Amino acid sequence: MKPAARQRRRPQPSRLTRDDWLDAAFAAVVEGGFDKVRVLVLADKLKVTRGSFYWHFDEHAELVAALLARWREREMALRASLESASTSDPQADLERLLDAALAHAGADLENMRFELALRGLGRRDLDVAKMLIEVDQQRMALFESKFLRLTGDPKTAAELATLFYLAIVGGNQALSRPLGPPRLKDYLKAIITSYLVQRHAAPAPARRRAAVKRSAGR
Amino acid sequence: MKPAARQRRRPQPSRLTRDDWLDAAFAAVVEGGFDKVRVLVLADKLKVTRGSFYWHFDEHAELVAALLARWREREMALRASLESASTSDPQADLERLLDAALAHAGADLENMRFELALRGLGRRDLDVAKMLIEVDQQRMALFESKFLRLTGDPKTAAELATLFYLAIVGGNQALSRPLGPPRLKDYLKAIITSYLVQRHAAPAPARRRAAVKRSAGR
DNA sequence: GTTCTACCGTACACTTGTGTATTGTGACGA
DNA sequence: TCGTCACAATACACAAGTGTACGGTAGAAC
Repeated sequence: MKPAARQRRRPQPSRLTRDDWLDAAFAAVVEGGFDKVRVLVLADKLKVTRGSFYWHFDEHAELVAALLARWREREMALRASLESASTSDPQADLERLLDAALAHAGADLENMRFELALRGLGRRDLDVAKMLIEVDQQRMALFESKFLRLTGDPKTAAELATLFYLAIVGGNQALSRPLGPPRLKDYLKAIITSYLVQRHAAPAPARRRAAVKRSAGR
Repeated sequence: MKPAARQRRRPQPSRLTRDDWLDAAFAAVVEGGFDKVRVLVLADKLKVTRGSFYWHFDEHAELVAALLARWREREMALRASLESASTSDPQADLERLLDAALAHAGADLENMRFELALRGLGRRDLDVAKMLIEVDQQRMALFESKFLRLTGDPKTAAELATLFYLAIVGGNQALSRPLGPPRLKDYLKAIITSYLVQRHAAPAPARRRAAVKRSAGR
């Protein structure tokens, strides 16, 4: 019934792999949510019949589960790479994080839409909800650590991290274009500087901006 | 085919009205999103057959359209009531607005989940997207006006209004419970006060809190 | 007390979707 | 060249959903 661990003679063109189905499912989620992941429809787009699908997967649910697992792995890898990237300049670090979180074009847009669909699913599926809570907490912890280095005060750091992270989530959500990422990013940066300038007497190093390279992915 | 404007002999119990169907559809959206609004399922819950539905509505799409229209009207009414409620104390006004926006229990929770589902729909339906953009802009304008009275500076007001409104949207979204409304509200208030205290020398009136009555509805 | 009518039930035709069982088939290895 | 194996097509059974046409009924109105 299943491939079983055997010597893989790599799939030639026109033959599909498990990942091809996952990609198709991903695309379906991006444009219509998880309810639009239908085996029949995916098969049409892939120009095959459902016979192919039921070779690679036992059932529809397995496809969704695999899709979630793949997202989770990628998410953890991304987080690891963001965590390890830490320079001596706290504010530059934070801005890098914002840049990564507020990407809004290309493949990042797809990832964003996928995540939104995922949150939608999380409202009906307890396991998905748990996964999202975990991810949210990890991300916020990252923000919090950056803010802690900036402000020194744990309480303020927690407040700002929450505020900013949730604003980003909300910005993606309402990206319907009242104030999506482009302006939101400037707003956030402006608030950080003005907030911090006042809090510590330490004046912000006049307009650091050139050095911020758009870190890849998300 | 349609009721036609005639003398309405009000519906007796056990006979359904158009609004009953809308209520059922609303409930379905709340717990499963718009994709779960199925005539058959609603009929089951209402203990009638689909014959009833096709009396009150021409087709499935009309149900959804009517549901959207009803939400829009209620939303506009709510906004009007919030706009007219303006006291002499700007900070109290703002806190009232936050209270209203961050409600998180009872009927408000249903409204929140409905709105989230609506945003999901807005990603596939252009008309819905437009409606949401409009609503978001109106709400943010409200926030902006409050912040303007507080800070005096239009630029800062725009920044803060955006940040706070999006954080609220994000808070609803991620309410999966990392940091939902209860703590978020305190965070927002704390940030407002600390931010404003620094900006103007004007010290915040020591802990105003009792006077903030939980304004009804959302 | 009959009639009207607003509302509901019933039955049919059609579509889209899942899942299973079985049969093809083309590329590679022996 | 012949079989094997990985993958795909076909065909069937079933479920759930939409619309439509029409028949049934209880209560208000006359």
